[in-house]
Amino acid sequence: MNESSRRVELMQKAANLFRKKGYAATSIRDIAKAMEMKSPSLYNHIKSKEEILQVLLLSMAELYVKGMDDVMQSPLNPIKKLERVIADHIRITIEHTNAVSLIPSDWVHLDEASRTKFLQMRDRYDKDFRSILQACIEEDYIEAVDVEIATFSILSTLRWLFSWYNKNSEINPLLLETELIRNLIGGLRAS
Amino acid sequence: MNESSRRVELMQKAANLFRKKGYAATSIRDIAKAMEMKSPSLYNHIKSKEEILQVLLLSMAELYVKGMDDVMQSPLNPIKKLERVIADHIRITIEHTNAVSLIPSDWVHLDEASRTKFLQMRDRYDKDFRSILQACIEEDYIEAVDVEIATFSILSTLRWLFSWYNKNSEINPLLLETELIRNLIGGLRAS
DNA sequence: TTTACTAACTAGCAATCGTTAGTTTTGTGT
DNA sequence: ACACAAAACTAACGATTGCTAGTTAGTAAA
Repeated sequence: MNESSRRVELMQKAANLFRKKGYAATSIRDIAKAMEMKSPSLYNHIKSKEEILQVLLLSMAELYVKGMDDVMQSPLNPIKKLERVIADHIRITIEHTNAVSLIPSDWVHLDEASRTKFLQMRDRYDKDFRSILQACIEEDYIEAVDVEIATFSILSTLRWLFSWYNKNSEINPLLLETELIRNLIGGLRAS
Repeated sequence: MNESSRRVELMQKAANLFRKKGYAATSIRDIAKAMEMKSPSLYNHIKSKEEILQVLLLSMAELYVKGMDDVMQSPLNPIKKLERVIADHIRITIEHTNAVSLIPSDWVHLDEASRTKFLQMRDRYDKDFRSILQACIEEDYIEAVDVEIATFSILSTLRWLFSWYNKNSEINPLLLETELIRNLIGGLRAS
């Protein structure tokens, strides 16, 4: 795999621009300007504009799936698994905010093959998440809620995190983690 | 305000395309094809491509803010206000799924003036939401959580709803509402 | 019947798009 | 000092972009 430092820099700069303007509205010339070079020079490092998006989105998807695999294979009880998945999500978002921000919308711009690959990983992640939640219910850790709706609800919060993180980036990641786990699992209502 | 039926149809068709491909990647010619006309004819109904996005986004923002204003002026206790805001959010998402789906990402393509207007309404909505949550805490309806994080958490779920709704559109909106209110406010953990 | 208006059309422009071809510069190991 | 490869450059192509100009058919009021 070609991962020269200049190429990595290009990917990061592109991710930053894609985040601010969207993939389609960001031109090759915009990226070149950020790299302080002329646009044709980019093609010494990449093979197409879409390849940038592929690398960014698929590497993030692999990161999530990899983390989920580790959790699934661990001997933790389901509620601990849930907490670890949430913690992983927060960590990845903080470490790769720009690339993560592309996940919700810009996968539509992938070509057929990459889009399929991406969506398969996403589906697999969702499926694993539901199964953890299901196990939590069966072992009486949480109430017998609708698993579909609860999964959607939690994953929405986690997937939206990027949009909120930079505005409040002075926040302590650990506080964010404990507070989110409490809200998402424990709820808000006073007991 | 010019709201001829053909113009309304154009707005709906455009919203549908913007949702599927994103605003920047949808061309005027794409919209014309969906309307079964040639692209210059569109300009008998609109003044620019961006005007379409303005109308879609600002009308949605006004809908949300209007609903929030009604709730804020009502004599309900804060927990009931919270429930009504959630219910309103779900209803608007179901009734205007395509336009709502543009809110998270495509506001960046508005020009300076519209973007400011849009973001002001969004900020105002968020501020009202936080104040309701704050009142819930002060009147001991919910635990003393971090209001910022809890607001973000709930609004994320509500704002992501559109992406999930069409996949599961056979679901009973009322079930969705009660289940979401329970998850978001009450939490999942068994008591 | 004339007049005015709406909403469609054809033709095409200037700008920008992603990308390629061919060339020169730069840096590195011998 | 020299050879070679990596990485930059200039020039430009064909396609597509949002949009304008000018025209025409249909409709309704005067």
